[in-house]
Amino acid sequence: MTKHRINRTMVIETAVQYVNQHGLDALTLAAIAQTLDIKLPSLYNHISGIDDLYAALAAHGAQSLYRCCQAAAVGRSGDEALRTMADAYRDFIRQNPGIYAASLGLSTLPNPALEHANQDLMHLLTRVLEPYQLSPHDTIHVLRGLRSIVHGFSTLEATGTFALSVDTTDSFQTVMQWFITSIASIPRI
Amino acid sequence: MTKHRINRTMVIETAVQYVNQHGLDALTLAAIAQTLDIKLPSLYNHISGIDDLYAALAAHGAQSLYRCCQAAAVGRSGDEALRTMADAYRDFIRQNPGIYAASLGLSTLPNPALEHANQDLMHLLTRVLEPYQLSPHDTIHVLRGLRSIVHGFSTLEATGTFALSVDTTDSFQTVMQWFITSIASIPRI
DNA sequence: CTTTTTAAACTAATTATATTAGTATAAATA
DNA sequence: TATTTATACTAATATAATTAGTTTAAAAAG
Repeated sequence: MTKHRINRTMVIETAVQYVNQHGLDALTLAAIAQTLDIKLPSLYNHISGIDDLYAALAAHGAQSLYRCCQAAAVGRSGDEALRTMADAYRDFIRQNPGIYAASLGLSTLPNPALEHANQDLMHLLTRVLEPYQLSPHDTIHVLRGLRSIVHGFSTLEATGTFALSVDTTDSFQTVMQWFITSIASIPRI
Repeated sequence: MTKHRINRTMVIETAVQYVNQHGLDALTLAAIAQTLDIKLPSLYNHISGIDDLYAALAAHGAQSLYRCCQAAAVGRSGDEALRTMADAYRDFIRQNPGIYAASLGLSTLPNPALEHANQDLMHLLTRVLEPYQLSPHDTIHVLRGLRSIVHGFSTLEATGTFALSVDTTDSFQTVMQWFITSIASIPRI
C-alpha cells in the first residue's frame, strides 16, 4: 500500500488553484485535504494551521503579481511602461482573484515574504517613474495614486460594482491615461 | 423575571458596533448574542441566519455612506463638491471599516436595499458632475475613476499597505486634485 | 542486509460556530 | 379572564479547525 507523500509545496499549490476557482472565503482545510486525497489532520505535517496557509498564499500572490508586473515592464519605458504594467496588474487580479485577495493580507500577523514582495513591486514602480524626474515626495503620491486606481478599479470590477453599460477595459485605460497625463504635468524639481 | 425583548434593529445595531470595532471577519452570532445577553439560538427570532445579518449590515453600510456623501455635497458645487465628497467617503471608511467592508457585499445573494443605496450614491455623484457637461460615456468613466481612487486608496490605507513616510491625507488630496483637474480638461460635447 | 530513526499518514477527541427542533413563558390581544 | 403570539430557552446536529497519540512506510545508519 503506497503512501501519499504530500509536501508543503503541493499543499500550497492546491490551495492556490482552489482559492482562484472558489474564492478565498471558500477555503477550508477539509477541501484541500480532500483534493489531495488525505485526511484533514495529515495536513498539519506540512502546515502549522490555516493561518500558516493564508500567509503562504499571501506571499505567493504578492510574488506572482510582482513577476507579472516586472515582465510587463521589460523593454518599455515612460508612459508605455506605466500603461503596460497597469494592464498587467489588472489582468493578474482578473485571472487570480483568490490569490490577490489573499495577498492583501488581512491577517495582522507579520509576513516577511509578503512584505518583501510588496517592496519589490514598489521598487519596480519607482524605477519606472524615474524618467519623470519627480521629487521624492511627489513620487510617493504617484505611487499611492497608481496603486489606488489599479487596486480600486480591479476590486470594484471583481465584486460586480460596475454596471454593464460601458466596457470596463475602455474605462480603465481612459482613467489610467488621465492619471499618466497628470504625472507628466507635475512641476519638476 | 423580565424577558429581554430584543428586536431586529437592536441586533443589527449591535452588529454594526461590533464589526467596526473588531472587524467584519471577527463577526460571530455568538459574540452578538453575548453582547445582547441572550443565548445564541434566540437570535433566530430576529434574523434568519448569519447571511441575513451580513445582508442587513451591507445595506446599512451603503445607506450610511450615501447619507454621508450627500451631507458633504450640500451647498457646494463643482470641484469643491467633489473634493468634499471624496474626503467624506474616505473618512467614512476610516471611521467605519467593518461596515464598509460589509457594504462591498461579498455575498452573491441579491440584496435590493444594498443595490438601491449604491444607485442613490451613483445618482448623487452624477448630479455633482453635471456642471462639467461631460458626455454620458465620459461620465461613466469619471464615476468609475472616482470610485476606484477613493475606494482603492482607503482600503489600501486601512490594510496598512502604505508606508509611514508621507502623510496619507496629503497624498489623497493631491491625487484627488490631479483627478479633478483631469475632469476639467476632458473635451466637452 | 538488518536495525534504527524519522517523516507522514492515520484515528479519536476537543473546541468553536451555525443551525434546527421542540418547549416554556411573558406580553399582547381578543 | 382566556387565548394567541412573540421570544426566550434547552438540547441536539453539522461543519471546521485543532491537538494528542498511534501506526507505518521510507530513509538513514550500522
